[in-house]
Amino acid sequence: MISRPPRPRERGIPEATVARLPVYLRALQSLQDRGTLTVSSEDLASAAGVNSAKLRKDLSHLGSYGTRGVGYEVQYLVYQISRELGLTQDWAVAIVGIGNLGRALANYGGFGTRGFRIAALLDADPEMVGQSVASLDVRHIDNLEDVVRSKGVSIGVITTPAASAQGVATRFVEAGVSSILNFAPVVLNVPDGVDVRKVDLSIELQILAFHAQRRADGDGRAAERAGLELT
Amino acid sequence: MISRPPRPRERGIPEATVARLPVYLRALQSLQDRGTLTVSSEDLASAAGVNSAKLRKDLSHLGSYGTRGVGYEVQYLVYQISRELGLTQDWAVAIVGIGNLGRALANYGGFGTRGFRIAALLDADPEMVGQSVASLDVRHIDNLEDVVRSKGVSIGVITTPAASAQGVATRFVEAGVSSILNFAPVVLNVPDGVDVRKVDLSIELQILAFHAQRRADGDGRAAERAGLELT
DNA sequence: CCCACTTTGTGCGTGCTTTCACAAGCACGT
DNA sequence: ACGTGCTTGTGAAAGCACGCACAAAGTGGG
Ligand SMILES: NC(=O)c1ccc[n+]([C@@H]2O[C@H](COP(=O)([O-])OP(=O)(O)OC[C@H]3O[C@@H](n4cnc5c(N)ncnc54)[C@H](O)[C@@H]3O)[C@@H](O)[C@H]2O)c1
Ligand SMILES: NC(=O)c1ccc[n+]([C@@H]2O[C@H](COP(=O)([O-])OP(=O)(O)OC[C@H]3O[C@@H](n4cnc5c(N)ncnc54)[C@H](O)[C@@H]3O)[C@@H](O)[C@H]2O)c1
Repeated sequence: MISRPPRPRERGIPEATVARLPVYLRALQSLQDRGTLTVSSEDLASAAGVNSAKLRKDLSHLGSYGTRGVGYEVQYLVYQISRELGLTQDWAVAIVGIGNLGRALANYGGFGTRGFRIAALLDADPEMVGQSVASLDVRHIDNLEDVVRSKGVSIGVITTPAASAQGVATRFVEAGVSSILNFAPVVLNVPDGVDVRKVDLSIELQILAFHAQRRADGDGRAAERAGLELT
Repeated sequence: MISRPPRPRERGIPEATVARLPVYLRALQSLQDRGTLTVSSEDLASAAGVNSAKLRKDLSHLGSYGTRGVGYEVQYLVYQISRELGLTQDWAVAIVGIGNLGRALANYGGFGTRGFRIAALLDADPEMVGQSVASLDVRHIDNLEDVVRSKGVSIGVITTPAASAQGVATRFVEAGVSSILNFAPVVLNVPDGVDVRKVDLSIELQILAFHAQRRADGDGRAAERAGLELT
């Protein structure tokens, strides 16, 4: 028995690569706006803030889209990355929790440009419901299932207080949404097959503080080396 | 020639560990609020959403703060992690670009709780300057150097449009700020020794879209295996 | 037609991360 | 005083990710 047909090309793009593709895409679109037709890995890498070998290896996972001696055709690469990321289709997004942050996201224009469309805003507060934010009516959270179905929502964004986030996530999942972006500072528990990403400003600040403290320590670390370590 | 002295024990906490410490800290504080006195690595790991061996190895980088057979004393661990992250001191934060997002951040109460204090708000728009947001006067960006000095700002947050972000970053650096949190969708260029972290919602959505598309593909992939691959 | 030059795609070594699995250590009951 | 049971801390192995360095492949000039 043949162990396996040579597996033409297992569709396995490393997670680290996936996370960088959007960065490349943005750099490429900026080049495109400036009318650039082709770009070398060196130049694109520099625009994206990464090592050029890394960039080439990343792109090689999508296929062999460069021309040796020349570089990459900007427009073609934009298309290939967009397709790989799924940006050639339209994604309907629902935001739950229309407070400070939810409103900022709703009013932000930068999403529509890349295949993401804010399709619904939901909140639990009766005061909030019915208000118009960014040309959308805020609906009551009880309509979540209806809204998801009728608008074809496939990505859910959670900007409620931490205490409500798990409940909202569960309702999203039950309604069939399996991609969630969470801004609330809690670990969400979801079934396998559901993809949760979190954005946590507080964590970012704490990481910055750690490094800042280390830099500061370094300056006066002579004392520590001299013997203060014997606590 | 010896390639390198054996490096006794550089105070090296792995970057991946540093990024998780804030998550552990939050889980611990939640336990503390509920009056829990000690916690096992298994339970804490589960609350933080990680593997318990990973959690133990992470904590072991800070020292040996657990008790075999019992677990970790919650309060003591909170203190140790806070100290390691530099949260026992007070960090003054300046936000530049008081638009949708900048305002949301300024109004957010969740920072003060962990040693971060929003010390100044800055904007370039004359309409904005002088307004009061979250009990702070918005100052003109031209005062950045003054404000950094007088308020002792050590962390800069950038929420301006992409086009202005690099300029603001450079001014931050020149004013002596070497920790920057950037929300604008651009790659910032800064000298060595300056720590930049970025938060990019658009990238997060694109990563979600990639995985969502892959899941959808999988469902109907039979066709692909059957021969559609011969592009 | 060939040569010099440029740039891609990738094999390979290195170091970081994760996970397993278990000896060592501590508390507590007897 | 000692054994039992639980949990930590950490070797060791496996898996990823990164970046160097170079052969392969294309361009363009003569
Ligand atoms: N504002 C920020 O800059 C910021 C920064 C970091 C993190 N966060 C996090 O983002 C989340 C939102 O922050 P915010 O400042 O916008 O808070 P907010 O209080 O201004 O808004 C929260 C909104 O969620 C609604 N809500 C509460 N429970 C709900 C439920 N069960 N279903 C639907 N809606 C519900 C509330 O009515 C309110 O409108 C919080 O978890 C916060 O910790 C915010
Ligand atoms: N709002 C969101 O939800 C969201 C989401 C993702 C990314 N972002 C990014 O965050 C940034 C801010 O978004 P926003 O929606 O708040 O934009 P905004 O236009 O509402 O606010 C930008 C503010 O920056 C000020 N500004 C412009 N140039 C400046 C300068 N040189 N110095 C100081 N201030 C200056 C403007 O006066 C304005 O008040 C943008 O880069 C955006 O791409 C925002």
